[in-house]
Amino acid sequence: MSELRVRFAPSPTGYLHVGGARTALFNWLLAKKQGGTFILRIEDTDVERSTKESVDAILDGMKWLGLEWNEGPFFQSDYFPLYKEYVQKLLDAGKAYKCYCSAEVLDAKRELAMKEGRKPKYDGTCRERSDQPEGPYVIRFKAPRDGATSFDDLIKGTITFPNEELDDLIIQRTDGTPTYNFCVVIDDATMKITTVIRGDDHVNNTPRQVQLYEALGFPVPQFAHVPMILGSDKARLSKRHGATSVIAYRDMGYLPEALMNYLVRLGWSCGDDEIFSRAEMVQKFDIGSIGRSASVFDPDKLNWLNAHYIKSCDPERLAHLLLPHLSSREITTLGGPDLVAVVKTLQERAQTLEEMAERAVFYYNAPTSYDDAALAKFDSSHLLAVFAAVTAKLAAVDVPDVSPIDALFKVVCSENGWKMGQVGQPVRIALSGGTQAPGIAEIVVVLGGTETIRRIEKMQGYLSGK
RNA sequence: GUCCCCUUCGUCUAGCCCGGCCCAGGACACCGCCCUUUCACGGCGGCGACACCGGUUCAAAUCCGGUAGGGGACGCCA
Repeated sequence: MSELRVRFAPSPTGYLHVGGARTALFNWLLAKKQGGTFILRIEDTDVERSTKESVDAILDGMKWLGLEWNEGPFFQSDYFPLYKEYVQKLLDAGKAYKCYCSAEVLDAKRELAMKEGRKPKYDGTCRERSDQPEGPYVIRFKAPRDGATSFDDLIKGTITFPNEELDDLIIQRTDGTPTYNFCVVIDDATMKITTVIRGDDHVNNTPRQVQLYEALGFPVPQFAHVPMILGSDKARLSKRHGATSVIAYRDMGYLPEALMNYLVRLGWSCGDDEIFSRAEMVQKFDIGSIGRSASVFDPDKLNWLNAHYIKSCDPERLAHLLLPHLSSREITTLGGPDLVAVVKTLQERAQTLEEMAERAVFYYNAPTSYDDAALAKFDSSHLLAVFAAVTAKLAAVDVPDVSPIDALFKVVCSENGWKMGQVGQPVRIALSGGTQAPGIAEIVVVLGGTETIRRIEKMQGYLSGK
């Protein structure tokens, strides 16, 4: 184990979204690569908005992706006494003070500042006051007013903020609970986090946190701020761009390794490589190769990766993963063709498990209607002749394998002077109802001789009834 | 508005630190051709970008300055 300690610290106010998942992934990758420790911490200091459901949803998402953590989950709500202790330390050291300004007054001042084009920040009304009036108060950190605070970001380089831009932030609310910026510092310090990898939207918080580390006498960790993920319109990714929840991608039929691969390549690269197994991404990951700019989430590329992983997936596992997508269509595989065999015929032609399930339906439910437009390309005497010839041949053989069936169709063609298209397509429609399906011999083998003949006969009946 | 960050094909990106190998490479998407009993897969090819303006230099995507555009933050949310 190396000294490296990283953490993923989501707030449980919703599910695990792709942005969070990518941040978690980068943390996990670095820990794995360096043999460090990956800690999961739930930031639930906002008791109002935090829910148990969200905690579970986040944990589910991480488990599905295989982002296993070494320590935690820790809940900030369990550490309120600890935070209090440090607030008191700051108070005792004269590095924090009580502020009696009401939220209303503060809001009004903020609004006014905005309107006048000034940066809205606390004006320091209570900073030097010595009286101790009755009434509610918050506790503010007494931030340095001159100079500048800077840090070396592993991704963005040195970032410097003039201290006059930073105001005295509230570290404890009126109700006595600590605030986020304070808790993170205490937690990251006490958990001995060495590298903080988090979203870009936190860079503005970082200088305040650095000041807090220094005031508390803690070593300042390294920071790495990863750029945001945007929607196709370049606005921050949100629900209106489509699914953002990791679990939603599972439900839409994406493989976890596909999402992982997509996410790792979003904002990070290793030469021209596109496909990364877990082991490869761990081995090749390098925090310095994370790009500095935001990236747009591209569902098309995710689809491509998913198709790739479906193609190379073990059919047994795929069949297992496909089950829920089948049952949501009220399809039972009992008494029908072997699902693994079905999956093998569909692997090359599906981008998601949902799509695969849709394409698998006909194997279990014989078509109840046919693609008449496709049928209309042949006249019915031809169709009837084809079906008669095919069933005659089929009835006489076993259907053990694809190649004899292919041969059988070739014989039917040559004996009657037909082209493959004139035979295959009608049979395909009879068996699947439509024109988009696996190879005809594959279908016949999976369905079996008896069922194949039954379906062709059904089609013959349909034709003569017209 | 103020501060911080960012800017290579439609998208993800390589190259940038250590200028010439880059009239910029790969991938997704798109288009075409081939394969083919359908749909796909696959193969081959095409389209397509250094935000802009100045400067430094024999030479700039790469260095410097400015401009524009985009994003983020500005909460007793995290």
